Amino acid sequence: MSVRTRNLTHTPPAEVSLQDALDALGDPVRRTILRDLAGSPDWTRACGTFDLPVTKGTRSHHFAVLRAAGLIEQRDEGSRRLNRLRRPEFDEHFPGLLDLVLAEPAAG
Amino acid sequence: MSVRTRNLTHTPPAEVSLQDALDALGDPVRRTILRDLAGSPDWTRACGTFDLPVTKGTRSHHFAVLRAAGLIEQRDEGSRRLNRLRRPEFDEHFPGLLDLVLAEPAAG
DNA sequence: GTAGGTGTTCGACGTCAATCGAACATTTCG
DNA sequence: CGAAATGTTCGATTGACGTCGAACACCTAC
Repeated sequence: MSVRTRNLTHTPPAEVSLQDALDALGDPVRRTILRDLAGSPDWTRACGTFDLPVTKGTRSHHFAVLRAAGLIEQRDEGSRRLNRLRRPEFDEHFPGLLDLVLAEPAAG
Repeated sequence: MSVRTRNLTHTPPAEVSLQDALDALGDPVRRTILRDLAGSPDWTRACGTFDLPVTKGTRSHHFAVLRAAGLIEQRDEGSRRLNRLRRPEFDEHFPGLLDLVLAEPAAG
């Protein structure tokens, strides 16, 4: 039974360490996803709609890391997987951290 | 002429990217140094006075990374090299980030 | 049913950073 | 002077992570 079938995708992590958060935010591709996501309404962006310099497989990996760090939430809609930035939830655990990422100039 | 002789150690970096900051804070040994340093008055802690699970060479490397990220400043005092946490300077560039690290439970 | 679009998983590869140990430089102290 | 203490630097090793490509699963059309 696949992860997708079991629908585990939707379960947010119970606890996220600062180490996990910093690791997740340490990759520029992942920060690009977060900034892009912050500029769109919730549940309007599928994984494939992000302009990223990596292939499908790598892209999927990055979304998994963001999920595990509690930074995003995903929901299946037909054949696509829609995303939502878990901003208030993450801010509660690590106030100010996500703000720094979102304030970072794109492509930088 | 060695770096030490030229005294380049004291020069803080001109500009630090978020990438550099996250990289520097991404290592648990370096966060231990920062927390320990925050608990001591400025210029009272030599590099060797920190309880770290690494050898001399690695320790020196970590201090160099923290220096390059603008997180600490160093000054020679005899044969020892004293440290100071550049808290206000770093907070100005990345407000809230260092606070999260210093609030992190030790050894975690 | 067949085809196309979307996303995941897996193995393999390359690269980068942390680590160690040894050699070296500098200062201090006997 | 010689010896100990403090840090740095360098080469080599190792492990982790980002990446790709192919295979697979699922949904939605036609």
